[in-house]
Amino acid sequence: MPNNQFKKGELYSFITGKASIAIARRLQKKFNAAGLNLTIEQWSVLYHLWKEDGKSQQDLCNATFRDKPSITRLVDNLEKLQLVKRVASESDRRINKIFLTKQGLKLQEQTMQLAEETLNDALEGVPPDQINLCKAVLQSVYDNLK
Amino acid sequence: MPNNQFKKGELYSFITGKASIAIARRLQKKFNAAGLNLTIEQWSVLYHLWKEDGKSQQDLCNATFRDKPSITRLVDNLEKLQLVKRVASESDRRINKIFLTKQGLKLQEQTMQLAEETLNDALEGVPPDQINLCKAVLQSVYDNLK
DNA sequence: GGCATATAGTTAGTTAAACAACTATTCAAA
DNA sequence: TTTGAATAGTTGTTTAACTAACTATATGCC
Repeated sequence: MPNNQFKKGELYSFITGKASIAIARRLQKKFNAAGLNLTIEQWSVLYHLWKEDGKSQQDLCNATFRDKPSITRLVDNLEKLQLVKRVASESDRRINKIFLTKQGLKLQEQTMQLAEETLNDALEGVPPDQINLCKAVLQSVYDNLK
Repeated sequence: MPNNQFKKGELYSFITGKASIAIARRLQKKFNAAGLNLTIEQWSVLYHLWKEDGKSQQDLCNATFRDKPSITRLVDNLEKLQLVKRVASESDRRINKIFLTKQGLKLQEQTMQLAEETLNDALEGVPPDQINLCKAVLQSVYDNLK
């Protein structure tokens, strides 16, 4: 791939991901406005537990694209908020399985609604086929680098 | 715009921006491998000063999409590394203008080369027209939310 | 069984982001 | 001209990311 594909002035926004930062900020604002005491990072962990409860911390590392210390601390804080609970695995005592509490389960509907609203705000006026192509490009980038 | 445009399972990667995180991590690794003691965030400030030296901290906030305390601290750290220097404006004493040092100027060529390499890694196999469309979509997202 | 290695998770230290509260300077309007 | 609002920047606090070093458990090979 030729080096001259990018004008220098275009490098910045691709690397810094301004679009995804803007989406995350908007969602955080909606959480705050709704009186939810929850960070986007905490929400991203809950998101994967709503899909499948009882994931290990390592599973959550893979799912959220974070390293182990990050997940340790996110789970610490989610436990403090009483949204999840660590349970040591019976079969392999190295593993913590993370389970949602009732309060953790209760947040799903409201926060997913706010997340969908946020994406609808973000993608207003963008044709669906362009959205799909953009997602495919971003997936290729991820696959190329991971 | 209809709410059902997204399957729930697709929300996550759009919000978390895994692609741009992967790009930033790859670039950071290249910096480290080259023995450069520089974070991506610090580099992003230098990037805008290479385009136009002497920007104010507020200019850098706008350019880098960061808030004022973030820029204060990034400039603090860049000053410690002796890559930039704060100079109080003559005409408006509230304003700090930020100027590159010789060492700061010297980093441009090498780091921009590494940034281009990173983007070439990231976009390998993605046709240019798809890249352009993807960039346009991300710009729309940014414009919709900012 | 015992030892090396791999895996799961934690802790410590530095950098950065978001928010609120703050100081200092400028500007504009009464 | 003084007072009140706006602007530029700083500081304090909490949360999070990354790296490195660490503990504990499991696995596999002799």
